[in-house]
Amino acid sequence: MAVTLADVARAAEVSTSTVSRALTRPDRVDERTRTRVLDTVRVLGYRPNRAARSLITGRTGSIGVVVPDLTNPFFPDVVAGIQGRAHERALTTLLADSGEDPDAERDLLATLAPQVDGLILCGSRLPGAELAAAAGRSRIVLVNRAQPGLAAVTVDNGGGARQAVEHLRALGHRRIGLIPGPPTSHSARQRSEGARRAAADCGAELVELAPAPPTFDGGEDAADAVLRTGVSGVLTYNDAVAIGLMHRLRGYGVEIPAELSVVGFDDVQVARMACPPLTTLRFPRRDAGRLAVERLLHLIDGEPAEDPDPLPTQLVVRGSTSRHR
Amino acid sequence: MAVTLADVARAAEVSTSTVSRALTRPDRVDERTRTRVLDTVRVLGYRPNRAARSLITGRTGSIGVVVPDLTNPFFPDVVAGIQGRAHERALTTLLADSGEDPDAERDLLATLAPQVDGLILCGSRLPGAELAAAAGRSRIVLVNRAQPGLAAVTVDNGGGARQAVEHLRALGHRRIGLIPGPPTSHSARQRSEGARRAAADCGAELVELAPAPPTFDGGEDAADAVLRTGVSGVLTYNDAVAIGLMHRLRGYGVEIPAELSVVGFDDVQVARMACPPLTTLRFPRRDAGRLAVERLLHLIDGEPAEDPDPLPTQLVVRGSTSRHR
DNA sequence: GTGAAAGCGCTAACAG
DNA sequence: CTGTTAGCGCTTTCAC
Repeated sequence: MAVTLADVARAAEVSTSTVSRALTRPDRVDERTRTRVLDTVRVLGYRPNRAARSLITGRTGSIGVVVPDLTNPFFPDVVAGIQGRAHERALTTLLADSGEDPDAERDLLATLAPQVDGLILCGSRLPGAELAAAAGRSRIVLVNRAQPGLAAVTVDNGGGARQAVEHLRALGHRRIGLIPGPPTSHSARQRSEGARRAAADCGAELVELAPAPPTFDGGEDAADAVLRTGVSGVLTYNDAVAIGLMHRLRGYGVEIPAELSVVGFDDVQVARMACPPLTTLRFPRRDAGRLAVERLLHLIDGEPAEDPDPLPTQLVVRGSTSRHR
Repeated sequence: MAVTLADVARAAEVSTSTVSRALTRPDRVDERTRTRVLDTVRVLGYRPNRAARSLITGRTGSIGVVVPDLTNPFFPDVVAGIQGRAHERALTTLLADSGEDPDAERDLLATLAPQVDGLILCGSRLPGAELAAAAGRSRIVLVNRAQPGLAAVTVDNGGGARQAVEHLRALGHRRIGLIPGPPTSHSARQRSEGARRAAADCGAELVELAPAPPTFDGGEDAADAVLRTGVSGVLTYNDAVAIGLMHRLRGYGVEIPAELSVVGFDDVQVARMACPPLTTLRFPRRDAGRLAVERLLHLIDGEPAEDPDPLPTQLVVRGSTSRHR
């Protein structure tokens, strides 16, 4: 029923191979035949059958993307970057959500891998060894997660945490609380580590609290602990935690930033909608997505391509931080 | 390099057709040969080549999903529902974001359609005629958008708006403002219409403002207009608008809900994080997604399937509404 | 119940 | 520069 290559060939009075070439290797075809073929293609409304093409080339023309949680406003931006670039490169994206569950992620990886030319794994929760193994079977690019030997687009998490601590220190805060993220998260560990080093360097005392789930609820539940430590400034793993924390604290009647300064991480959309608007760290999420596609294309073409520098983070100062006292 | 059907056939000492049958029509194969084949499949780690299968069956085993804006926290939940159900049905999802741009949506539709067995269009911005035409070429299910003759999963938007108005009226508000959504949006029109009817029915005066972009910024920009009308309660097209509005108003020193009650729509995650927490309307977004997949599968199997009832909306009362005066 | 044979629509050598 | 010839890996008649 659909128009096939053979139909075009017949109509243009050439062989199927010529039509195929005119479409995939225009330079290998005489200009006059080429235009004739291309015209018939247009007239007949021919659309190549991707399955047939894949079958022979081994390429699918799509890439797979796995994110831990689409509901986390962090990821849609990365995805937007990925899809934008992929679209420009005439690639389709298969997007899947692992729900932050390593088992689900493994499963998705297995089902996606054979259907795509390569995979972009955002904030993967899989153990390094498993990632390395998977990378042997398919082309993989990591986002916001590093693994020796694997291609990755990373963020300067440590540097961001440093900026946060220095900012608080500059405002006069000496004792600074830290609500770390999930210990399984690579970026969480980097952020904590960066904060630790920065505190040591600038003469602040870092009070590390228990790790919290990286969510609004996680932040709410951490409020009591923060209060107990008596710190005057606190840095959280991400914005969701910061906002949950502020929310609960406001309920307690704690004035922010007068009594406590709060710094988030990621600058998700809601950061500026919070009350008070949240001081946080921003990095170019869309660019991260675009870059990841670029890296993946390199991998697919078998080019070497060294890992680029981590993407820079930038402090965005809003109303949730102020001078101590 | 990969294990093929022929490899399995050789190892199990049967023909390729038997292997194929054992996999796709287990009942048409003798039990003993079947287990033997299935065992070899497992041992060899055989995975059917989807391209080859598609080429012959005409099915791709995937469905396409188009949303207007992944960044809008409304959609990830719907998508989660879709992906969950699709996964259970062994379908892969191709997810794309149209950026609320009808041209982009048209484009996506064209590229996605040939690669999938069917499409789920969430809150499509395309004109009805175009949708109808597209539905002629591919199987399509609409979500939160209705179009005569097309399969759809809808939400009781009108009923939701009615609940909002009645809630405000019950609290003593007589003059109620309405910030409508984009006129191109089907759900926006339904919500406005529902509010109008409810106001007429319960003796409230509905003051309709100019439509706002369905975003935080749109809400902020509508603040002046709301103030000018002097209404004591206001209903917005969605939560983002409500939160933007409250944000700006707080900046003006307006007390919410003491001076103005605000009701949103959708109950996105940030609704409860807003200050004050937002009274809003909730409906089962995940279920909407799951249902959409179900409907699509019916379509694909050529079953008739009548349209189900709109999904019910439910008022969630929080701190942004209170008694008038 | 099982196998042989014939393609699905396309690309990629290989000759000419 | 173009056509001929083989398949890619799988499903599906059609005989047996």
